[in-house]
Amino acid sequence: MIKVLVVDDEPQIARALRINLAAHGYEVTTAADGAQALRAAAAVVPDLVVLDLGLPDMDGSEVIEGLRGWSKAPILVLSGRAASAEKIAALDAGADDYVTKPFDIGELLARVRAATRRSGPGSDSPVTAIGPVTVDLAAREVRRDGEEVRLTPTEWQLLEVLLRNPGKLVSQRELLHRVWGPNYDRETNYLRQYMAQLRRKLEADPARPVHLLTEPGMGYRFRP
Amino acid sequence: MIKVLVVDDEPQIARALRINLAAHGYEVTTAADGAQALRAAAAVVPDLVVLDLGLPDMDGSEVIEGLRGWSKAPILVLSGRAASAEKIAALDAGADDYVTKPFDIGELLARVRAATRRSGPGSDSPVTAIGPVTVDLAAREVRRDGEEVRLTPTEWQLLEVLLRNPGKLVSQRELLHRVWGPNYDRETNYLRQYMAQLRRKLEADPARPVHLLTEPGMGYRFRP
DNA sequence: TTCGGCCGTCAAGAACGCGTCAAAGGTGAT
DNA sequence: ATCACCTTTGACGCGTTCTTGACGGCCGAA
Repeated sequence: MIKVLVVDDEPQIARALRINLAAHGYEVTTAADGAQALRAAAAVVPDLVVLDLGLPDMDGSEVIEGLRGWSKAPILVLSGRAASAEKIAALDAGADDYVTKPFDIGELLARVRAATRRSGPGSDSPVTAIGPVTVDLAAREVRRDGEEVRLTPTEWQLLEVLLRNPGKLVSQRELLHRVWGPNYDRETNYLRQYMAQLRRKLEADPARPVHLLTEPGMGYRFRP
Repeated sequence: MIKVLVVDDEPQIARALRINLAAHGYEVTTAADGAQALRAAAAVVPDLVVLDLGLPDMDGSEVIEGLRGWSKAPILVLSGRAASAEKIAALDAGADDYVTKPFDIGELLARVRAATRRSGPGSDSPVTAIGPVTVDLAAREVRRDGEEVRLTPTEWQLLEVLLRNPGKLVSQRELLHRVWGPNYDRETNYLRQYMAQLRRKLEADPARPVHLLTEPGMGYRFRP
């Protein structure tokens, strides 16, 4: 979850920002003045800062410089002042964007998206472990004792449905629908065929599966 | 020297921007419409793009998406339209900043500084090694045993998408979308054609690729 | 015990996808 | 206008994958 620090001394604005950001999936922390802001930033290490200039205790540039001393998180400045000199000073102090009040909340969110997009995409892919086998769904990669294992497209789809419902029983009907399409209801022989292939490739002992289990008459289950 | 591409169909504005940017030490290229802009961008590989919306030949979002297909350079949008919807559309299409005309030249320069500041020092050596071949995505340069290898624009785009997802499988659909545009879904023959060309130019044994791999029925993968 | 349903396995032809070659459009440069 | 280069298309052989059918084993029900 992307963490945003909102710094504003006006409670209504801080509250409005918090609600809107939270509604769009951000984790929001708020601070009401510069000192709080710097302390909160050190504590939560935000991915982005929305900073209102005109705080009661510090000058805006001071806050920006305080943050920039150790953080590279984008800083989006809010301000009632529209004068170019103010904007230039804030941007050159280290801010990434400058929005004048009153502002459109949709535009602000778009600017937040633009700012997080740049620094956002860190490459970490979630891997699932199945005994001696690791499955990386994002990279579409399966390794068995370090060796690469190749799966066919149909095998991938079937495995993905099961892995996305860990521990849960998935009915044959649902598996058929999600892999072969809504017109396939009774072709359980397909499932038998491909489950056998998956077990051969993934299970230590394909005849005695430990993770890809059959629930007779119901469906299949992936046990982590 | 930081290279800036200025795209504007109004000669006065383009000229004013060129002069001001050049006076502050930037290397400036200009383009008067969308098609020229994309061609110029492919030729000079700018570090930043200043883009006027409302070009005569293309929609602004198209130009942004055309650039974003292969470039991560910051895009600073200029526009006469102050409506929030316009701003949101441009920012979500991939722009980094949005300034409404008339604008203060000092503020624009500050925003240019802010945009280049983050992408400047942060960009680590983007040289990728593929066996006997080195690829420099930023400089658009490929060397094979020291010899320079020429790639066509389409080959670059395709290679770049793959290299930016090292180890990850990229579906043929995504490749087609990012290289040819969202209307291309089923033209997998394009991929076959260009992957073959890339392998001829980059792989030691094009018939037995080691780094540019095919995942039958799914897509392609770059293995470092 | 016998029977029927369900599952795992095997084996085949059909269908599909990929690499490759060749050639026709397009576009900018000379 | 000609030329060179790049892109777009079409077609073919081949290997892999999918589909389909059949058989035997296991288990619960009659």
